[in-house]
Amino acid sequence: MRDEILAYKRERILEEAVKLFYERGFTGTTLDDIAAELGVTKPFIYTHFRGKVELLAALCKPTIEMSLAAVADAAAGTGTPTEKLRHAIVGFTKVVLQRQPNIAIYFREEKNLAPAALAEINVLRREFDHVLSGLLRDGVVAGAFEIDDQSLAALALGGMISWAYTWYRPGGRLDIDATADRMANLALRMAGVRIPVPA
Amino acid sequence: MRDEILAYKRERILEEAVKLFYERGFTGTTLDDIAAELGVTKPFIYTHFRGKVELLAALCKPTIEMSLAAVADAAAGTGTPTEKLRHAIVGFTKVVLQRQPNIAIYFREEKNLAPAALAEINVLRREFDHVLSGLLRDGVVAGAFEIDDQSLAALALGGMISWAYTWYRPGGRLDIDATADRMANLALRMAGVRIPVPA
DNA sequence: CCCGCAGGCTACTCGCCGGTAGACTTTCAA
DNA sequence: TTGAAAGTCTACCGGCGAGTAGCCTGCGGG
Repeated sequence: MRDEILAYKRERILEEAVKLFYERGFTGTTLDDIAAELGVTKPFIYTHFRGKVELLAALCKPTIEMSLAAVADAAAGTGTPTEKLRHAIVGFTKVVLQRQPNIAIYFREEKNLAPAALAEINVLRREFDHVLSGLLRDGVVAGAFEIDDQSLAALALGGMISWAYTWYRPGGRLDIDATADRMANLALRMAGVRIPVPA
Repeated sequence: MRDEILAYKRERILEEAVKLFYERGFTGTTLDDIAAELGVTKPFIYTHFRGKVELLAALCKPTIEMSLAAVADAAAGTGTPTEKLRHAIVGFTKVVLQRQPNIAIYFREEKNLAPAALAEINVLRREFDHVLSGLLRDGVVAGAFEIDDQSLAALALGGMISWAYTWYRPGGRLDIDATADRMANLALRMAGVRIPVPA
């Protein structure tokens, strides 16, 4: 009970911080702004976080972990390389779109992270690229894909999806599931798998 | 002569600003830092730029203009849709890689631009997406491409290339021309054009 | 009923940095 | 040789915002 309330307060702070950092940028947002939005005052935030940069790290890291988990789960699962790649892209796209503000903040404000936090996240990102290009390589070896440079293709795929943080808006033309599905089609085609255009 | 020297000084300020903004971020860089790097003092910068945000706009806008020009030139040129798309992607990729720090700064520091400058750049970006998806649509109409959602494909292509600002490093495995060429192959494949894998 | 304490607030400090006023120096023209 | 103007520097201001010290209040236990 005690802990749940504590966790809830923490969550609320993070929520509001995400909203404001996303809209105004990290340096464009003051702790007083966040506190005001919550109806409290600045020292309240300090009872839950060491400071502004820790807040930033707490917003970014779990989201990057979710991105890695999405592709790692797909790669570790069963199925043909084509199925695995589709799962990986669909899962990753969903993370990006569901946590779009967090992703946007991370890419924009990376430079403001504490060196230690940045290093931890960089490990996750390298692992992400590694898993994704490994997945492509397996598909090539199995004869399912046709890619001459799997590393570059992994970066291209990662970029094509990550980029969605710049243009996706909830309530837009396509919802999250539809976007993820179409992104997966584009990805499979880029990997050299023939996908018939839906009638 | 007078003007050339003036333009040169301006250029040098911009050069150093790009370097520092890229490494430390916009708010993480002071005008004193830039001046020190140039071996001058802060007021010197004010004889060439109105202030820090104008410096930022001067770094970003021409680069976005170059990106638009690359795809617009390709679209306006002659050739089959496939050739046009290849030219567009090769040209755009080269701009991104040659002006990588500027692109990185723009995407990271967009929020720090003056509203007027941001609006001008947004016009260019909309035009960019419009030209690119038009190019894809023409290819579909001509039967050269096979894409069911040209708008989404244009965003995916734009992202896949733009993203290179996050991973490209001069002197890495692939040089600019090689990267641009391979990106174009991936793009054409995504557009549904069959490209044989080089032997 | 009173005590103690936890959780939050009021009210500060302090360093940083964008921007500026005005002095100084160098150059060139008359 | 001198006057003026262009170009740059020294020295400052003022605001802003992260972080903190210490007070206040309401609630649960004795």
